[in-house]
Amino acid sequence: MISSIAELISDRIGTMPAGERRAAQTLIANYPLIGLKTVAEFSAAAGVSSPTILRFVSRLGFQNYPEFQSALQDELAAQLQSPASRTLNPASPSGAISPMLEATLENMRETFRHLSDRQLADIATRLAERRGKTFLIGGRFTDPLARYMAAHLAIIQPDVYHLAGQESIWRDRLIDMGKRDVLVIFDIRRYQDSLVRFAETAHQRGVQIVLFTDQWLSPIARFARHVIAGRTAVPSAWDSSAALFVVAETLIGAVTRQLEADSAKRIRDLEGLR
Amino acid sequence: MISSIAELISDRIGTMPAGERRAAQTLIANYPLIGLKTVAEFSAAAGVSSPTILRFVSRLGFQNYPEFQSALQDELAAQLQSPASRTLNPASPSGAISPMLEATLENMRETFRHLSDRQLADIATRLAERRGKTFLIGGRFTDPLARYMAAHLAIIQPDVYHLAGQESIWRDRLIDMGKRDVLVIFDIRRYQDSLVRFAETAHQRGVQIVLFTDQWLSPIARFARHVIAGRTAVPSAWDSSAALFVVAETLIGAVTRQLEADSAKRIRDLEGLR
DNA sequence: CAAAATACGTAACATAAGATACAGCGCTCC
DNA sequence: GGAGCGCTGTATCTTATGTTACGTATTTTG
Repeated sequence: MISSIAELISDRIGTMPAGERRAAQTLIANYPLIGLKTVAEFSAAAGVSSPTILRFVSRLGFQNYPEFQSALQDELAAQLQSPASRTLNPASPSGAISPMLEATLENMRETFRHLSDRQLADIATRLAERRGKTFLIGGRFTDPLARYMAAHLAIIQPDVYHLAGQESIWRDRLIDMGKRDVLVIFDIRRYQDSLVRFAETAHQRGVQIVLFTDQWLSPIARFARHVIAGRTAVPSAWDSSAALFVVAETLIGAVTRQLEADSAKRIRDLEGLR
Repeated sequence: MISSIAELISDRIGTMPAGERRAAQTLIANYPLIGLKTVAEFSAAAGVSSPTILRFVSRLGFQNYPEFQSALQDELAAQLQSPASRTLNPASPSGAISPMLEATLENMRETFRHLSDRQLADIATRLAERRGKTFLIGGRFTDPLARYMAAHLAIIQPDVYHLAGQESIWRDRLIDMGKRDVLVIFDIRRYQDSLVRFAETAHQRGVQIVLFTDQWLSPIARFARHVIAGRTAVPSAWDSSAALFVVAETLIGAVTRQLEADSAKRIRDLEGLR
């Protein structure tokens, strides 16, 4: 069974004429990046002419050069996204640790790899500067994350509201939202229409939206000021929100730190109320 | 110092207009492959027009799109050749974020090290065997975890209830609970008296308790049939529930697998109801 | 050794990709 | 509330990329 283009090549390289073989060798040697460049560059690197490259590609079974490039890109995408290719990583202790945990840990690393300190700091600052109100809402499975975040933020600053209950209830809250306010939305597949509509209206009212979503980006990303794309794929029937959860905790921590002085006093006051 | 295009983007994303920011977010979420595709594909994925993509690229300092693509390819080439460089964003130790992530990951490993597959399997089996009802409840910060778990379990089996609202409300629900039922409680420091009392009464009625708590063990552990102790310490003002969250997800997955046949049908039926 | 077949490169072509000009729109700031 | 600025998309243009046709070179075979 042939699963990668590299295998396909080594399978057929024996039957190729000299020029195409040079093309094949060049591609294998710089796999797969040479194949993503133009035909002219590829041919120059291999020391053959452009048509030879095209004949080579065609011999591999591709209709045209772009199709060949797409295949390479898909392969690369799979490699970059799945931790499978990194199982060589000696840090992962063998044994009966569930693949679920491994995938989750990898999701978190991957999520944070695509997330700069700067970006998180910007969002934290936005949440910490107390110009307006902060609203949080989530989808079917992610609403608990919104609640979790709201539960913490509400302690360190005023005017934090979790939007819960029926759609009509939180839709009506739009009336209270304006330019100075921030709306934090959690939305992963399958994206909920009601949330998208809600986000759109809020956006029109000038509300700044912070979106927690998966790597495929909820349509709400269109309206969002900040987008956090977390990895959700795990070997389970369900998607995992764990990576987003950790990002949320990280943000909570960052906001708390920024509000250090204020929040310390506020927390003391709250304690006093008990 | 800026070493990668991803960093360059997160550095300037703050100064970008909305459309270009969407381009940036899309690229980061699918880094770097979207950038290797054509302008048209990139723009479609980001939901903006081609010129916006080109302006975005130009703002990053590239003369034209091919030059931008070459830079991405060079970066990718370097990454593919030395897997070592694929470690975490090397520029992050400065921020207070990386330690947070590291601690969280370590918490999870540690949590699972003290958790045998057998134990998880037992709990999953208990939750899967449909003899009685399943109730879930949590404390101030952990109730969202209870909700999260309830949201999933309720889909794959009947008689799953999250206990919410005022104490008096869920206290009254005790009347419905008996030997055949399971109560899942989330309780970490500072342990809530109300929850402890609730657990005690439930225990007296013969309810089997599954407790999610921290490494210091909530007093509820006295009454619990199964105890899951997660690590919660992170360099932050707050404790982290992330490890417990991951255990919860793992359990959800395990229960779903055990109910495979039943739940598949049930999920299909639910889809039909939409 | 000769003749045919195959392979390869040059050069012309067509097409699809990136770049640009411009107009409409929304936003911000007086 | 109005004027100005800046951002965005449509439509057009230009470039360069992939493709193909064809002639020459090379190898193979009878």
